[in-house]
Amino acid sequence: MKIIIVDDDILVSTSLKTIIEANEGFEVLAVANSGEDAIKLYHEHQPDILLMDIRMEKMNGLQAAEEIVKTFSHAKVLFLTTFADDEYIIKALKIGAKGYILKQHYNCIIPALNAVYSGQVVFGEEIMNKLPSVMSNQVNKKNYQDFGIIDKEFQIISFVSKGLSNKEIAKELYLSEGTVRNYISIILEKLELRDRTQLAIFYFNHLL
Amino acid sequence: MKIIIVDDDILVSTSLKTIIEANEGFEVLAVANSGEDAIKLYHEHQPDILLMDIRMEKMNGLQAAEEIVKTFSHAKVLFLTTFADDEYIIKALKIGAKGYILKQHYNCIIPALNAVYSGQVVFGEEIMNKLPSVMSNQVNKKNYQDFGIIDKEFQIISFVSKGLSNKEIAKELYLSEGTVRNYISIILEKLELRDRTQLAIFYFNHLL
DNA sequence: AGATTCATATGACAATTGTAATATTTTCTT
DNA sequence: AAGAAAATATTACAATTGTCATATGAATCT
Repeated sequence: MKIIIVDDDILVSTSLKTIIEANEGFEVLAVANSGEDAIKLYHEHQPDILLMDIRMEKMNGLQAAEEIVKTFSHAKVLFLTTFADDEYIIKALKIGAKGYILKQHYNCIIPALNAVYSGQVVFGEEIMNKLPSVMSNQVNKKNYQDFGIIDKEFQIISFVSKGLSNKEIAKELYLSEGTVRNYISIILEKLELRDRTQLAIFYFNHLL
Repeated sequence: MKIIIVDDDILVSTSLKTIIEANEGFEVLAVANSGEDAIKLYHEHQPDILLMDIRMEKMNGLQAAEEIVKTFSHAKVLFLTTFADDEYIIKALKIGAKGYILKQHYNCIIPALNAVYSGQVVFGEEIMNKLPSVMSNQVNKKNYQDFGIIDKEFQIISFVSKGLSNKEIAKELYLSEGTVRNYISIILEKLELRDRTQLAIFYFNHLL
């Protein structure tokens, strides 16, 4: 199994290399210490698995992975990181990462690599536990900004998506009911929707 | 690593046993051929991992797992099944299964067992690909049945939750608009909601 | 100061929605 | 076939919603 390790902390990447190469059948083709490096080395070596940290200076692991997957759609990226950060998890899932595990469980690395190599997708247990809440709570504001939704509008959207009526939203935001209506009217137009129900649905579909 | 295998097809379970025991460090403590059996054997042996089929006569794997997890909350259940059935996946996730992989990839079993043993959660790639759609489309009907929602009503709920107007739903279901309105009125009362937007929200919150 | 933009508001209107009471039709039961 | 239960429909009404055109006041710019 040919692996490339990416981590901007040389201490980490070398000890990873040691751990991995202590096992039969594992070969570390290269060690990168930045996202850019990772991309370059991936093109050169085309490893079976890319074992990558997320938080790195300049280009982070997620960006690098995204770039790589664009070219090599079958690339297997296993993220190895310190924090189970919601945003990272979401992004990793979106990119189609084959795994997301925490560094602290170093004894998990070999089994995870094996599992990924054999075509599975692996999550650390902490990550798995977070998945449901991540999926249902995290809102990606960027989706809205893309449609030209401004902050106030977004606020209103989130009230609509909690099931409040115009009157209730107005009270909540110290606006007149008419103003709220106007806002919603504009939001609907921007999002090309017809009514508040579709708006709430849109909201829920853009979770994650 | 101590394992119990559960499959009502003896051919499958014995060949699994052979495959697993061919590897160093794996021990198959027992083989069950039904859900009830699995529960009994789990209590007796308390294995590290329960490798279980889902579809079985009488008590299926999911029910058995649920029962077992109730008593042994740390139980590690790895489902090994033929189909990536949406409902099964959801249920497995809910129970807190540590993995869900497909039988056809028999070479994945050992890596998966290792990964689960080391505390990770493993999904076959097909399963992983299905996750997003499963999460956002599959509804657990039981939640609705609890509220006394009948099939027709449920149908309407799902249309509302797609953003259709009463008129559109009526056309879709070959009913009059008034009838649809009546249905919704009753649904709202049953669910103690106020309007279709809250209904859609309810729907999305009861996904999974 | 004058012009412009922005946030908020108003009023009038039509469409949609939710409710309730009652009717009609279909299906099931025996 | 008669009666009960269900599914579907109708009507009328009130409330909410979405749209639009326009107004007001405050903040910003030059």
